[in-house]
Amino acid sequence: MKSELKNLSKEQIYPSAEGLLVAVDSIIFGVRDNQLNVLLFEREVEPLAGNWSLVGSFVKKNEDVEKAASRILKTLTGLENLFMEQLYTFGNVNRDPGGRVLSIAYWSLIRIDQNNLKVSVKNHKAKWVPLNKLPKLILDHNEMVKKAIKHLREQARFHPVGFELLPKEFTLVQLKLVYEAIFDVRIDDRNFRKKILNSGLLTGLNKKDMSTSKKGSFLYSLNEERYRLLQQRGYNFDFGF
Amino acid sequence: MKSELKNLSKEQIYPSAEGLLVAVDSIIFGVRDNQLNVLLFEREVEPLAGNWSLVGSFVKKNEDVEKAASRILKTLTGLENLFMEQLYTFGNVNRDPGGRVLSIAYWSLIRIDQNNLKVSVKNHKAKWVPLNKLPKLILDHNEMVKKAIKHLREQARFHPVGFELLPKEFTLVQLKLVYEAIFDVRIDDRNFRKKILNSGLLTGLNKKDMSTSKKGSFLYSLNEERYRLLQQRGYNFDFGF
DNA sequence: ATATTAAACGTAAATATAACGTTTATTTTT
DNA sequence: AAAAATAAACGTTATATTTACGTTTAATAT
Repeated sequence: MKSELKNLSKEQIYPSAEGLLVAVDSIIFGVRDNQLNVLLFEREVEPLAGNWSLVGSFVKKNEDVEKAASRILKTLTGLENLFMEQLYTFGNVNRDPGGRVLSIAYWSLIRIDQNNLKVSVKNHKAKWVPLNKLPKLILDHNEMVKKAIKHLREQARFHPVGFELLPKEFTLVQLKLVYEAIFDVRIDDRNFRKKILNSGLLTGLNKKDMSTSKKGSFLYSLNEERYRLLQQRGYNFDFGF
Repeated sequence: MKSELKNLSKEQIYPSAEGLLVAVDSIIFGVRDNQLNVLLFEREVEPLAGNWSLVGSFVKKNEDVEKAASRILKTLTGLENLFMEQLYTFGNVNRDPGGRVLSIAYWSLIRIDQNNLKVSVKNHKAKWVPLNKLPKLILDHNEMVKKAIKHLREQARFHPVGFELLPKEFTLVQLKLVYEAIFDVRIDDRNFRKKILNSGLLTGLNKKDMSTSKKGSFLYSLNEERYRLLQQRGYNFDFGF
């Protein structure tokens, strides 16, 4: 049956349907200077060239939507297998004055450090911006970021996504800073430790990171199996706020 | 600027973009016979006429996506202000053999009772189906339902959405049956009571529903303000399972 | 009166959370 | 070599929540 249908144009099969333009946009989060940041770009194409925006692209006719979102991320960061999830589809008629364009927004978590942003990023005008210093973005992109933040916070509250913002090896101090950045609160050191160590998510590595103190602080890695379980089952990451 | 752009065709403004067909589909949940049910329809149009599916419709060129989803619900049930949220956009190239069609799925909660499904439903071939008796649906609709169930369970676990499946006045017994239906578990009666009454969500009405027992069971209504607060803040609706 | 039964009420142990104080390992300073 | 400094690690106690059960009550039916 599929092959039978393939030879018909869509207009014949769905005569009442009208084609719309479909884009994907990416909200990319990272933690820098103990603050949650978003990756922004200076738009290169008209209309609205020169303004700040999220990264995005049109979805090609023969391209899965998810693939389009991955393509953007890959092009931008050079990395694959980043944490990326669909956020929401923005579909108001007037959201883009340039035409009827839907945007399927995706959100990603990435650790800002080392050389993980490819040269291509440096060729674009890109910058990390802390949440409290977001400029006016084009179209409804501010709304997208707002929704993404809300979603990130909900996710991070009951699922172990916070770890996606850290390197493979990390200290409890770093982990706490990530959670403080996500929720924008101060967390009690001793309660944080207790709860995280109880979660079974960490594997102690019996070595120390000496870069931030005289005493040094123990390094841990994430127990992947436990991570998947808690991602699935849920776990409470409230820390007394 | 907007008026300037309005006179250009979208091809001039976004020359690289290709129009795709966009549909919305609705996963509508209700509780019947203490079981979570989904509302299914016999598809009337080709291709695949005669098969069971979710309700859906194409998004019109001058119609907000959310409006399209509301339109479907309204047409179907005659009710407005139902609980409805966007679930996920299904965007694989080959999800519909009839053409490149994206589908933006929405999920709804409705209480099955009285005459709340309009005549229009009765004219369509529609039926409520318990989750464990879902037939094969068209396209990727089974996947949509699966995702919606997962999402409903996550939502119901930390937000007070369960109440959307009940009438304005309800008993603790009914409420418990709703939660048992959603999570497909048995909940301890006494612990359920304690936790729900502690949540501040209920207003006692000092009258009884006598239809299910000699003793009768007290009726309650939902404290709307508290509902909104907990919808926002989150509240734990785990009941020891 | 007595039995019946769904609904309502109660308690105690175990676990988790919240709010604090103290000690340790290392480097820097004297 | 001892003392000071300090980030990191460890510990305690009160309160609240969760879990797992047992008991009583309000109405109808016998």
